[in-house]
Amino acid sequence: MNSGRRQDDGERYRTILETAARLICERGYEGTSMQEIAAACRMTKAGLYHHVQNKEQLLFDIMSYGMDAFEQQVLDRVRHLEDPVERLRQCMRLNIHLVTGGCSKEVIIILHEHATLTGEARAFIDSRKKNYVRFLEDSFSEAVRLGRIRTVQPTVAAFSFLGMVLWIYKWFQPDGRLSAEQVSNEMVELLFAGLVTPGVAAVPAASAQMLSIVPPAAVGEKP
Amino acid sequence: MNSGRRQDDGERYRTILETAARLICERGYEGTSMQEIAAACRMTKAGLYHHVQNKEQLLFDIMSYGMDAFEQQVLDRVRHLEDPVERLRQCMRLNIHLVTGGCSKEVIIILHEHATLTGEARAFIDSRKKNYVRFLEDSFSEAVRLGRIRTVQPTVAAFSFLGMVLWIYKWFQPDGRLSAEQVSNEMVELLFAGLVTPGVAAVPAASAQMLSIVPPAAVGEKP
DNA sequence: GTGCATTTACCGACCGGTCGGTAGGTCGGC
DNA sequence: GCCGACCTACCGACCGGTCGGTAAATGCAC
Repeated sequence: MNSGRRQDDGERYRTILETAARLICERGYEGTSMQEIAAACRMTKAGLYHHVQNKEQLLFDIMSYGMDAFEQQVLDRVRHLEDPVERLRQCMRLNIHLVTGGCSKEVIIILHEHATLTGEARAFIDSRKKNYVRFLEDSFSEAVRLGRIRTVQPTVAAFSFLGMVLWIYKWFQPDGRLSAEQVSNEMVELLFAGLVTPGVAAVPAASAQMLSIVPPAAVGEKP
Repeated sequence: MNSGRRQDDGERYRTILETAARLICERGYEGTSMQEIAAACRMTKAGLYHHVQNKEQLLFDIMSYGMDAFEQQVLDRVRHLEDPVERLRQCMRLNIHLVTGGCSKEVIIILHEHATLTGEARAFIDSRKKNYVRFLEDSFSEAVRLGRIRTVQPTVAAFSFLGMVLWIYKWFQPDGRLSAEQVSNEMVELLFAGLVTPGVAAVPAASAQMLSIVPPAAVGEKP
């Protein structure tokens, strides 16, 4: 077979990002040297610098890579859901899955090294994070407006959601007493079981078009 | 002039810990050099090493100092509360107050540098943390047993509690749109309003001793 | 209270080692 | 013969930590 390594281009770079992410996730950004990263890639430091501009750019690329993974594995899969509560529930489930499945060290680096980048790079990543926060806030607001949940302050609700979910990386052990599924189910219930208004039943999937009868403002014109 | 201070003993060391904590909180443990810490204490590095054994011991002492502050400002003030729900509510309130009030950088270092220490020092701090987790688990368990809240998995409940509260250091701004009070009130409601069993009223403060008379099962095996 | 040994709190200079980063060269595939 | 991938060799700066030394404060015998 061809096995073509020739123009691996991005392919090679991606394995470097993943290798570096593994190390940085274990030892922290400042605690990991370019020497060590190079060695883990079975290269010398100078060899690594052929692919990488500098250390900070490497961190930025790791975070961007993690952000891509997050958006495609979580955000993009729940954005379309009509019912805001179901949207939030699914979102929590997927986000917990992302954080507990060990395959995404890049995401954990985004969470832990939240103040390591500076300048434009920091601002760029922060704006992508902010985008997620706004998505959650809007979903909570919409759920309140539709009477699906009782009144809550959307910002606090969003950050509570995030705290529960993103703190997991600090304590969860994949081979521990609790499975990821258990955590996921319990946590979703914990936040939403006491939040949903008993009077209004969950909107079945089929009733999506019913929502379009409600005045447009309620559906959610997002800026 | 005398310029006082002679035998401050522990006093001097404590100001060093606080100064070091401020810097490490801003730049991270690995990102802060002993040189910088010494300069912030208006000393040379050699002078600093007269007070400090080594860098890791310094971090350990900062964390221990933070743990003392936490236990005395949070744990010790709620341990005695009879009603487990009121205990958890108060605990959340005090813990949020500790994390939002900027006076305790040491606590934030404990949160952020959760994997920096190694060996015995790491194990020692971890056991003090674990103690808090167990306290929360036990309180949730007791609340369920008494029928004060609906059934939840105590470990997940405890870590959700912690996630909500401890994630705050990543996003809260003291001079931002939301006040610490608002966050506190909203967050307590968010977790407990949907958790408490409507059938069983909150135990008034005076009836604490009543609980020890009534057989546990009778207080609240919910319908 | 004075004289003196000791202790405390710090300093300048320096240690071996590692940091992020680079200049220039080698080598194999097209 | 050229280009990309990777190397050896090296840079100045800085790392955590230690050395011998010292000025001032303290404890104590008299």
